[in-house]
Amino acid sequence: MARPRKPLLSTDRIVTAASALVDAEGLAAVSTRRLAAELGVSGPSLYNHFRTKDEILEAVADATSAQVDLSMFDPDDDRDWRTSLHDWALAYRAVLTRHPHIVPVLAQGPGRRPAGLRLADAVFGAMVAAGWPPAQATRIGALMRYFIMGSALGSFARGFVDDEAAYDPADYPHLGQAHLLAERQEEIDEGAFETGLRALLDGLSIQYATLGD
Amino acid sequence: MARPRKPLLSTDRIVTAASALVDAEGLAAVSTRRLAAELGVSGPSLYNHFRTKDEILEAVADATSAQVDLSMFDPDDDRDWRTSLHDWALAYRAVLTRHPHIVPVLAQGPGRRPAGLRLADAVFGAMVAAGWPPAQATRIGALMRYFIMGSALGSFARGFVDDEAAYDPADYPHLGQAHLLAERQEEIDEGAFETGLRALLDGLSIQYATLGD
DNA sequence: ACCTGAACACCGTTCAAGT
DNA sequence: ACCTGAACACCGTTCAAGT
Repeated sequence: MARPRKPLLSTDRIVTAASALVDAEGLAAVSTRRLAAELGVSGPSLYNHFRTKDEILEAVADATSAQVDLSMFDPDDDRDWRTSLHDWALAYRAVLTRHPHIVPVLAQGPGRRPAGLRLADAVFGAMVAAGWPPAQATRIGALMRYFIMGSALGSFARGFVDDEAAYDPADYPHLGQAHLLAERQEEIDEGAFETGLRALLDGLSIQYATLGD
Repeated sequence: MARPRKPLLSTDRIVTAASALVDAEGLAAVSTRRLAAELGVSGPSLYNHFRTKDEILEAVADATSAQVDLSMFDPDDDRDWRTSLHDWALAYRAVLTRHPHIVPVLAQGPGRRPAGLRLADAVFGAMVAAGWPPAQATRIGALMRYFIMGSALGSFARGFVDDEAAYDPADYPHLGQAHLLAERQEEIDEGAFETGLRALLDGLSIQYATLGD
C-alpha cells in the first residue's frame, strides 16, 4: 500500500479511537498494535502522528479535561466562590466517572496539556478574584484536586470484595457488612463524595471568614 | 543448578526486593526478569512463590499498608474521633510519601489484603464507637481515602512544568507564577494537605454536632 | 509525507527437564 | 519442592523501502 493519496490517519482519529479503547477496556488494552488494528493500519503508522504511545495517552487525558465545564468561574457569572467550587467539583467528578481508566494519567497534573492548564487557571483565578490570597488559592486548587482525583481513581465501595468469607470477624470485627458495599457502589461513592465536598467547603468557609483578621 | 538444597527464594525476600525496586525506579521498572535478576535467579523462578506478577505487587502494597500506625484508634486510646482521624491521616500520608510509586495499587482499595482490611476495620470501628451512625462512618472512611490517596498519587506542585515559557499569559492569565511551584513542591503539597485536612475535619465536626437532631 | 514489513530488545507466563 | 532454559504470544520503537 505505502502512502495513500489521502492520509488514513489524523491525530484526531487516533485520539478518538484511543479514548474509546481506554473507556471500553482500560489502559492495559491500549497497545500500539491493537490501537492501530482498530484504525485499520499497522502499528508503526502511529509514529507518523505521535512521537510515543505516552503522547497519545496524554492527548486522551487532555481531551477528557476539555469536557469539564468551567463556566462557573467566568468573571460575569454571579456564583460565589463556594458555589463555583461546588458546581465545578460535581462537573469534574461526573466527567471522570464516565472515563475512570484515564484518571491515573490525569492525576499526574496538567503538565503541558492545554485543557489541564485552562482548568487550573480558571480555579486559581476565580479564588483570587473572590479574595483568597494567592498562596491560599494555590492550596485550594491542590486540595480540591486531591479529593476529586482520589474519588475517581478507584471506587471506595468496589475496593472491598463481594465475598462474605473474606471478612473473618476474628480479624476484622467491624467489617461484617463490608461484603455488601460493592452492590451499593454508586450510592456509597456518591454519598461519600457529597459528604466530603460539603465538609471541605464548610471548612474552607470558616477559614475564609477569618481572612481579614 | 536446578533445585538447591536450601531454597534461594522466599515470599519475603521477593517482596523486599520488589519494594526496593518499586521505590527506587517505579512500577514500570518491575519486570519479572529484572526482579529475578536482582535476586540472583531466573525469571520463571518467581512463579514457584507467587501465581502472577500482580500478586507480587499486591504483597508490596500490603507491606506498605502495614507500616501505617493505627494505635490512635485503639479503644483505650483517649483521643477523640477528630484527633484520631487527624493523626492517622498524617501517619498514612507520611508512609505514602515515602513509597509514592505503589500508591496506584493501594488506591484500588483493600481487596483481600490483610493490612488494608485491618486499616479499614480500625477507622470504621473507631468512628462507630465515637457515635457516628454506620452509614456516616462508611462515608468518612471513603472520603478520607479519597483525600489521602489523591494527595499521594501525584504531587500537585510537580504537576506543573518548571518552564516559564509553558504558561503563555494570553492563554493562562493567572498562571504567571506556576513555573515556581515545582521548586517549592514539598512546602506546597504539605500545606495543601494540612489545609484540606483541617477543612475536612472542621466540616465533619459541624455534621457531628447536628447528629442528635 | 505517510504508510509498510522486518527487526530489535524487551515483556508475562507455561512447561518439560533437572535434582 | 524449587530451580533452569526454551518457548509462546505478546510489547514499544526504529528504520529502510515504497509511493
